Amino acid sequence: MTQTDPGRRGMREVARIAGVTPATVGNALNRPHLVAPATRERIEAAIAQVGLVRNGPARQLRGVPSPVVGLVIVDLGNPFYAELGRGAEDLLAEAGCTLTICSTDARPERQDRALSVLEEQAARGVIVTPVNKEQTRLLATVRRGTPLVLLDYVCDELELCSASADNSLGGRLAAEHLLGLGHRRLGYVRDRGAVPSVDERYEAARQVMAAAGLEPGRALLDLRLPAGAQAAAAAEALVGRVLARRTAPTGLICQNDVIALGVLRGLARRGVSVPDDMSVVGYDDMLFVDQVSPALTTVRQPAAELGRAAAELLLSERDPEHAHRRISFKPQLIVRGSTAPPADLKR
Amino acid sequence: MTQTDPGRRGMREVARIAGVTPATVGNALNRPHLVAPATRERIEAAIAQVGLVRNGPARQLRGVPSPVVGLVIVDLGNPFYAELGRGAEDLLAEAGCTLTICSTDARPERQDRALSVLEEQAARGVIVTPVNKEQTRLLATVRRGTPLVLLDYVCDELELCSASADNSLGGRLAAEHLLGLGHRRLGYVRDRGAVPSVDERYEAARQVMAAAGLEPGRALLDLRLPAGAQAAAAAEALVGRVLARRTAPTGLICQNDVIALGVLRGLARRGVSVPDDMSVVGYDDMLFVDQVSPALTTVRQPAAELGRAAAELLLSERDPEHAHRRISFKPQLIVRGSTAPPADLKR
DNA sequence: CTGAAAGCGCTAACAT
DNA sequence: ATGTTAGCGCTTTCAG
Repeated sequence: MTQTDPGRRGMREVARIAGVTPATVGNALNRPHLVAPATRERIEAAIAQVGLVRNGPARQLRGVPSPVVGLVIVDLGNPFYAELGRGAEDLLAEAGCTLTICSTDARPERQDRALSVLEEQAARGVIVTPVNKEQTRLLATVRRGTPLVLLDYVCDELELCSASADNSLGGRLAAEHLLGLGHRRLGYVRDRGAVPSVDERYEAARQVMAAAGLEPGRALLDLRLPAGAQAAAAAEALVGRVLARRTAPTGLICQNDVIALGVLRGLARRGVSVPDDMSVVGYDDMLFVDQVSPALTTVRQPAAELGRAAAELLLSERDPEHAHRRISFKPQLIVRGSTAPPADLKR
Repeated sequence: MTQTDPGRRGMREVARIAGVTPATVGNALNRPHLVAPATRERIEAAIAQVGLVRNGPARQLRGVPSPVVGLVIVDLGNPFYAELGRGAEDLLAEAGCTLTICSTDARPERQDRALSVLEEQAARGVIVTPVNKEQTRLLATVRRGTPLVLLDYVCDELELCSASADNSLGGRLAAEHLLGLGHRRLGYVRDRGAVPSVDERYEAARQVMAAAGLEPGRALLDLRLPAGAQAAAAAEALVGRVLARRTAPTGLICQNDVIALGVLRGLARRGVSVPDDMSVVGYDDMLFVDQVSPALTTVRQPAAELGRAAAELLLSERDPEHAHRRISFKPQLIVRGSTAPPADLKR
């Protein structure tokens, strides 16, 4: 590999070496059939010699679609999202695309910022877990021509592709499980924010309690984590306040496994035995939650599949005869050791 | 917000509405002091009305640096890397940059592909955990003008910035710990690949054994996971083969926590009690490994800090008086329940 | 089959 | 203080 002057490694330079014009190099690259075999060989040699790196921005300016796909999620640090991202990345890589990941921490400003940067980059599209039900910002992005796939949020009014696991069902599964075990006083532990998917789970759980003839306000405490804190640590701390109540719940349903593990830790630290004195249900079934002690009962969502599905939908948006689709997975209750009938029933 | 014709939302359109030329809009945006307050106001109004989205590719073509920073790692699905990515993302977001993540699975082709795409995107720089000690590809990237920060790999010959936690020390800590407990026959469980950081840990462990007067080839089995498999599942399966040996090791040191948890699972499935019949040491101290049963003894690396440090180094490359720096963290042995003296010593 | 030429949207001299 | 102008590197008609 010849050492070449850094700075002159474009098609122009290749053309000079091959003794043709840049236009012909462009043809050799983009429509090889238009170029005579002999010329093509010379050009290919020159390309190898120079170590040609095509200038993406210039190409995009000419209308070639950008390879970047945005993934706007709540928190890359949450293993569930990481695995989801990995699934998306795998599928995108096959299409020569790359994943730009933006964590919002459920903050609208951060979501807006991420969408703006992605739009300015002329991203090929974005996959978004919206921070709330506010649609104008998302629609603005779509209107301006950036394809958008919803992740974990389905909205009938929104004419968009979406990939999700049924959150209402998931919330119901968790609540019915504890209700079936005999629990009558539960708590729902979640972040301060209003991510739609979590709201749906909570609402579904509420409805389960109501349908069982319980007063949801009392039978399902809405336990909110302080804003802007590390979720797991905040959950661990929250446990203290929950236990201090005159009538503490006997079961806690958590927004996700990260929070559930924080809750488990908080309970362990305070000597509360799980599941004997408190049942805990997570959400996601992220990696290794079956190996903690006690093993976490949780609602499984297929992380990698969700990512792949979303990526596939996004890519299909380029298809001329694209019609918006909604891919929905069924979450699944995985019963493990962190749930059991409440103590008073066992006496 | 006025609905505007999609497709005409550039500076040209803003200029038309504000009654100026595109150049003035450019000035208002990039050098506001050059524009009369009144004009500026009109322009700002027009910008808001149109919902201006600047064309990134066009700007980059003119020399404005791209906001995209590449992070080339082994596997986004590994919570350690996910947390590291989150750290990098946080720091980059403050500088208006975005993170494009590429998983290599320790495969050279995938690393090369990722670097090529990132270079073509004219990325502002890349942070790379190299898949092996081969330097030519990395150097080619640097030579062509893309700043590169090494992650988790320090190489004296490479004149580059790097952020890492001392892998030799980490490997030593793990081996000395088990040696100190009385183990004399160990196994090192790692992927088939040759990621430099892991090699360093392994070599350091080997040296510890040798320094203790043991024959490294026998005292530290090199246990390789089959290529291309899910690490945790492969590790789980590997356990069977390890136990089948006529003289099985009494302790296993693992390349990372994901593998260690797979090993723990494999041991549990086969009724081998940890730490009584087998000690297990992980690496990374990823989220929640203190809550598995038994709690995992591991070598802690500060994931988020590593990511932040690497991102900071990358950003500093733009600085005209930039000098390459090497940031090194000290890994730390965290002793928990998965290690103990070997059974024969306890009798 | 190859070349000449236009222009994507923007920035930054330079001119007015 | 604003406008005019010349490209950045590439793709793509359209001529030859």
